[in-house]
Amino acid sequence: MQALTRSEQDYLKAVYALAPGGEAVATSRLAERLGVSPPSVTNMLAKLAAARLVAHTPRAGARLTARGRKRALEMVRRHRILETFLVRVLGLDWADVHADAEVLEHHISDRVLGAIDRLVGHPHEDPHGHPIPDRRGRVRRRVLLPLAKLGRGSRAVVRELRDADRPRLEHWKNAGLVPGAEVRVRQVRPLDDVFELDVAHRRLVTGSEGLEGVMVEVQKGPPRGAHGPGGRAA
Amino acid sequence: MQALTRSEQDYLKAVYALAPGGEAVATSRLAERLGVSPPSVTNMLAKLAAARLVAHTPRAGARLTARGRKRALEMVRRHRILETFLVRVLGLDWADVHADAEVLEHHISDRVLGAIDRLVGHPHEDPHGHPIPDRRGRVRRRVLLPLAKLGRGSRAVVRELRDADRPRLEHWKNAGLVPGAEVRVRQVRPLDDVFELDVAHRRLVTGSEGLEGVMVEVQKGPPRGAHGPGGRAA
DNA sequence: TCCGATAATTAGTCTAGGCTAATTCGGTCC
DNA sequence: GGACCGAATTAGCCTAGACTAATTATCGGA
Repeated sequence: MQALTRSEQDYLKAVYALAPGGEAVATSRLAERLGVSPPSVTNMLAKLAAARLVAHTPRAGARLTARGRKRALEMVRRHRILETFLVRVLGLDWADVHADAEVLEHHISDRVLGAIDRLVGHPHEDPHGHPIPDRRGRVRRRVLLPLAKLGRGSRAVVRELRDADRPRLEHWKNAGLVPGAEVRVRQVRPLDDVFELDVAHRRLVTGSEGLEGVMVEVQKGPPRGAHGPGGRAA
Repeated sequence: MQALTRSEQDYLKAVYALAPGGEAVATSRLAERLGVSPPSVTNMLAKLAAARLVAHTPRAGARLTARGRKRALEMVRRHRILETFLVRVLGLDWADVHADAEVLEHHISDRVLGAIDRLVGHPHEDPHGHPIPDRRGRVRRRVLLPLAKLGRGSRAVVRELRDADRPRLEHWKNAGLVPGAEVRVRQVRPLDDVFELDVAHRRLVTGSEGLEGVMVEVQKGPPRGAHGPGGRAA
């Protein structure tokens, strides 16, 4: 297991984040996500390809090899364990810990990571609801839908808040949209793009824009199908 | 407060470590301590001098400015708080945590450091007994002597184990030489370089070499003076 | 006073990982 | 089929912080 630089780790993580299923990712998308120029990406992809961590077909994008995927999942694991620790042990706000975890994930030794993992009880989910890969890189797969895709009458449980900026996470938290919260869709007005929800027994009215990134698990036996905007009848 | 790179922080720390009292430090000593070549040191000192963190008189060594000293003490504080955390919260072995703290001290945000400091109860000493500077950079000064300097009959309390390699710390720990332990000098045979000590009521026989770096606070009313190798009479 | 040993500095390279400017490729549209 | 457009790559540069080799300053002793 060859040591990777911080940049290399960041690139692998980015490829994984943009294509968790192993699809090819375009140079420009990586550049955008990492905040670097496209030539820098091409350059680093060449390096990672030489190390057999990605397969890079010029002008057709890059995809992770099995080894690259393993390393990427390792970083995801580190990140999520650290976030859990920062929230549960240090008492930091979960809307706030991303940046710290982002730095620390590259610099914590396996020994310290192991001790932290033990301390927080080997969690399977981080504070935003994201699953934590195990040491072998296996991720529990879940069937999640964007909350905005639910139809009227659906019941669901919030499972993940996909990384977003701090104010948005803060907003969701205030609205009660936290992992584990129960949600019921009261009304959907597609033309107005307005959703009326009950979140933990409180009424929330919002546009679909405000729900972007809230992923839910649909509860069995909703009155209507979970897909599509749904009709008007109860 | 201008951000410093990791290397800059390391150089400042090294200057402080080699001259806590503010004396000038030779290029070669810094090179040796940091494991870099002397030209690298000259180079970095020029940079730090430009930032007014050290005063560098060519061929006469470098000394910290007030600002440089403040930054150095900040790193010392970070390091020691982290070591305390790694031992007390994560349960790692105190002979073992130096390297981890050495890396993390550069990458932990003030927010996380503050939370860790709170969690461990704002300690004044790290696990090796070193005093932890407060936020304003003040260090509690103590009067410490090397254990090997004590005369026969002296009583003292172990206060610090100055950074050494892991096996040596491990050895001291096994011998009971830990911060807070009481020591009584039973016999000193300067010609043989042999010390016989009672450490926490257990007998320890060792050469002065094996005591290098063990710093103690002498207890009031020892039968003989604490300085010098001492005579042969009780 | 001058000489030599030793420490320090200067000069010039190297690597990682960025950047901009210029070029090339591949797909789309006429 | 050819021209064009945008994305990607190549070419060339920059900075931090290392390095080695060459040069210079300083200090102690004869």
